[in-house]
Amino acid sequence: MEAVPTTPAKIADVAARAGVGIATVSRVLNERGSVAAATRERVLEAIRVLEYRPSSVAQALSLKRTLVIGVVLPFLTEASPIERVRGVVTALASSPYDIALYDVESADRQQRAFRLLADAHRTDGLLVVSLIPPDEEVRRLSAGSIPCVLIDAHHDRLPSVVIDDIGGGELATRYLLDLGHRRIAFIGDKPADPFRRQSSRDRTIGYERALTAASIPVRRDYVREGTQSRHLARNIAEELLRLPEPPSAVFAASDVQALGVLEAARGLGIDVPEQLSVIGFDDIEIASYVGLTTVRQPLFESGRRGAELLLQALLGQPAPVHVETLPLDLVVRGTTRPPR
Amino acid sequence: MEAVPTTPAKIADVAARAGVGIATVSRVLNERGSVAAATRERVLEAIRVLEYRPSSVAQALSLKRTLVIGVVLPFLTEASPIERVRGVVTALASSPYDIALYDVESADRQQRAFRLLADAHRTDGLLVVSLIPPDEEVRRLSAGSIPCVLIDAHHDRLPSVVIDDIGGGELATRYLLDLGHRRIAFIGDKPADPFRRQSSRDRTIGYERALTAASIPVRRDYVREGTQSRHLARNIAEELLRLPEPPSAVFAASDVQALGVLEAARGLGIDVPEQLSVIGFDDIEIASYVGLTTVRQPLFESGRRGAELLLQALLGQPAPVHVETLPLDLVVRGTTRPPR
DNA sequence: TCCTTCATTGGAACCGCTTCCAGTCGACCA
DNA sequence: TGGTCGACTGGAAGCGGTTCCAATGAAGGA
Repeated sequence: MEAVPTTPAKIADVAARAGVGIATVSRVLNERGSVAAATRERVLEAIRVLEYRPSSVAQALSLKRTLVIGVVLPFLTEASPIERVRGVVTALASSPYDIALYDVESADRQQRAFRLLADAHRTDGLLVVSLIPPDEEVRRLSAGSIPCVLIDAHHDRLPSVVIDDIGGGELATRYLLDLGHRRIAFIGDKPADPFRRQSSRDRTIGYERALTAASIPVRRDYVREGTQSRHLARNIAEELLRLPEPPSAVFAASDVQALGVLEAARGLGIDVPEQLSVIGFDDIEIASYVGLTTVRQPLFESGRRGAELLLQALLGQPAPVHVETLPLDLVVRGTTRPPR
Repeated sequence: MEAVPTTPAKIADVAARAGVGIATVSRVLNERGSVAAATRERVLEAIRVLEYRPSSVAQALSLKRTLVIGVVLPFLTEASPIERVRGVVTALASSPYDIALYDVESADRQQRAFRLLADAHRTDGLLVVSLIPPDEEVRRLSAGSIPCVLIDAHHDRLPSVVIDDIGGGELATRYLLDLGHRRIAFIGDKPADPFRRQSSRDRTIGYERALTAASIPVRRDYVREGTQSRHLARNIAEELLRLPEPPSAVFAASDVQALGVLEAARGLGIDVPEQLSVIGFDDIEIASYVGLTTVRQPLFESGRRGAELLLQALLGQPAPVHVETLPLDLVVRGTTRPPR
């Protein structure tokens, strides 16, 4: 029985105990260079006895890499970023990299986060979710040569994994059109900080495009970009449904908002899908539970794929600065049907 | 215009440019010791020009602290751990600490995670969520004197933030009893790895206690500990509802399982709450949407509180090794009522 | 048998920052 | 006016690893 060491063993302790130099211990540790079998054994024994583990901080300083990947994302609150993080976690699970999480709720904190990450060499690579890093920070990143992949965002000089939000907006709207709807309203996010990716905005564009393609004029009073919350979406939906000429279908830029629409309809005694069709976007878990028709985007997959690209870059095969677009699926459930 | 430096500035570069010693730069940086105003200005100017940021890795090595807090948790998949992490993130947002995330899906990976954290000095402190660290790892942690707080778990030698699961089980069951129900079934998790906290098990105990206190025998066929998933819960609920003498109420150990019960009832044409009362546990977001009666536990708060305790310990006021029990609330919504 | 080659090995420099320990020097006190 | 004090300042020693480079010695080739 060895006495419990009061302080954790360092490499010099191991070297001393094994009667070798520290360089040799390091060689054994990293399986680099050649070490005589007998020597190796003695070193391993010393390591075991002393319960030695190399300090990752010291390694990081010496090797100039931290084995940490930073994940910057807004609003851990919401369901979709979480799902993306899950993908990231999964992809990184079998890699040697740890994950450092940076939740930013404001442009201000985003600045701080990027500054931290690009400058302080805390991380070897960066995954940025649904955020558009300022040019200045992109410059810093590439100056520090720390690779960065965007997920659900786009920048000229960075590889990214995205979906086609415009196409998705068209997909949803066209589906409603194909069902025969002509009075189709849209509920989306209100324009947020400029640093946040505006997927909702693009979906609006897709919506308008589909209508235009079908020669249906876009009605101002049918397009409501005012909220992200279910609660507010509900209020907005109520307004829409009380219009002299209410829509027969609503396309919500997110499932969360679509849930608000469903609540509004329920509250007003309007039957879905009999009197009103509702389609969402994202396909979060709740959607399948309530039977919401929606456009499914591969959230988990986006995180996984982004992490993969980053790992590649870290391995020295820098991902080309290109945009990888993930496919969307129309998931038809019970909240849509042809108008009466 | 300065030429863009090919390599990030280090403290020596700043010192050289300002014409001072590195010690002085460090003093300015950390506002420690005394530096003449004029000197300080020159240093700050050099820092600005060179866009210098101290390397946190080097600082960590020198100071023996990393400013990183590790969060170990199982199954990022589930809603409740996420909500807890949100609380942690919030509490740590205004602190200088970063968050490193360790998702463990198996006892094996848990071992690895703890080993990593306790030995490699990657983190200054640890938050463990819904996991029971093995004694061996607890020993390592205290040997390395890195503070650790458990959230939703318990260990003799570590401070922790928990809820009273037994009490919660009683609360839910007693509520159903008070409504007049006598045939009350229970659906819970199947026993998992020993390293995972078994909150479901305790809720079962509470359930049994409440029944016993009301002099109602616990029926074997009414207690089903078999799943965590909604899907399986649905199957189990269907079996229950098809019994010759079906329960008039079901207490599910989690909201997710309660949703499965609701689906089962819907599928069998059994009206909730008219013919069947259902109560869940947790109060996840979806619960309010579907109007599920449930026992609310402060998930977000648990994370926040755990992080606070850890910060205190990090500040040198080690939290006493005690258990902090957070309050539970009965949230009555639309899925419960007296039996016919 | 002498020289070259190569497997092994240890020493020391370096990664970038903090801080102890002296050393300088002008100001103030007796 | 000499001495003491204290504000400033710089050098150098770590922190705990990795790795270049030189040294050692035995084996293989001529």
